[in-house]
Amino acid sequence: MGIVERRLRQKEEVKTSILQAAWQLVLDEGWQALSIRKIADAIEYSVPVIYSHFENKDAILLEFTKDGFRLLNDAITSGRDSQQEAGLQLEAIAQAYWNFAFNHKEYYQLMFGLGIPACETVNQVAEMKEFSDTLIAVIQQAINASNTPKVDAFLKFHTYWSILHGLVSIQMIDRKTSPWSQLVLKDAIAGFIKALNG
Amino acid sequence: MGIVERRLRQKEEVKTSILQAAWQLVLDEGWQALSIRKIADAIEYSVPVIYSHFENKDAILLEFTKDGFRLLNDAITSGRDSQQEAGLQLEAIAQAYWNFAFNHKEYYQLMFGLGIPACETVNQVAEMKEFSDTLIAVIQQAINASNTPKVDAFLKFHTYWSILHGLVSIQMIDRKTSPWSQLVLKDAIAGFIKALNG
DNA sequence: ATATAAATACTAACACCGTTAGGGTAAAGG
DNA sequence: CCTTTACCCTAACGGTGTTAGTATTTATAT
Repeated sequence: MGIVERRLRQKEEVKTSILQAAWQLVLDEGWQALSIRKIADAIEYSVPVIYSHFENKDAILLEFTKDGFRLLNDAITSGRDSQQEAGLQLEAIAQAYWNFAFNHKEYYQLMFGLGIPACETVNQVAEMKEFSDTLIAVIQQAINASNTPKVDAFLKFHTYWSILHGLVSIQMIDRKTSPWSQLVLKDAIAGFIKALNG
Repeated sequence: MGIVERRLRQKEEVKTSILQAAWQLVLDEGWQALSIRKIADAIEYSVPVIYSHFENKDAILLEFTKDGFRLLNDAITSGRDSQQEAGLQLEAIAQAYWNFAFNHKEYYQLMFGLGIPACETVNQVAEMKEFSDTLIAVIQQAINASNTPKVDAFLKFHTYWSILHGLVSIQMIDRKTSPWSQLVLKDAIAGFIKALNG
């Protein structure tokens, strides 16, 4: 009897419909305007149904945060694979990171807004760890390729990521994507690579 | 007759008591937990009184944002004046910026959180413009002192600030101030100055 | 001194929000 | 056919920002 299977399947359908409706609302009105009641309205169920699929609102946002990291991870690995030399890879990744942030502002703001909901530290999100691991590996290669005193890849990762995140978030605060942005990006990354090569 | 003067003075007293009570609440419970009703409770007035002094809640937060920029401006000018050479000034300013961010987290999060409330762009806040002007001037000096092809100070300001802001905000997302922070700060600023000097 | 005008502060409401307790209904199992 | 279980809904609690309308106090003018 596939009754319980059907029920599980239907339950799963409702869960994905919650996520779909919620994300549509985020796209339409921004994630600050997302509310449980609006989601319930959209899926034509009552409010408590949502709480039988997610512990609370933060749990829903956490799903989107993970989705965001998966997209970002895809973007930076694509950027990496578009180049052979480690230095060029770092440039391509920087560009991919920047493009992701501005093509998916909602994701980026959720991921790096005011701390990830329901998590003590960002590193508790597996998708986040994958992100840093990927970058550290590329930076390690770049360090190995350089003929300078070896430095710590983790330190340099933090520097690299800080530059990228700073650029993006300041640009987002300003609300307008000025023509400066691209220049600043290239300038900052060039400086980083120059420092990496001694 | 000093009656209207007394009234104006009393009105001003209420206004400052609103701001004081609000800021105490921010310090105690974080600025996300700030509410008009709590302020009204603290100053022992009814809710609508607050709306006769501020157009809305965002207007109150905007006051704190300005206060924050004033403090930050003081901090970085102090940092600048503690050194003679422009490169050393940039290092001191970076340290001052970092100290400000972590000694006044509430201010920093308000200033650079999710965009300044009730403002189209940050640059509309005069205190913010003073901040960038100060930094641009120091960077211009550093460029003039260097014996390399001249670059645009505004571009370099954005790079410098992005690095600082990225460092600080990633560290804040992580919630824990790791021992890495100081190293990353010094590393990133050293890289910036190196790039500035060619 | 008293009536009028104005400034002030209040209560109460509106329209939301996240979250949950409790009851009714429909579906499954015996 | 009845019982039990799983599901879902209504309604509420306690909170939010904001405002309309009213009462009260204060100052002015008669």
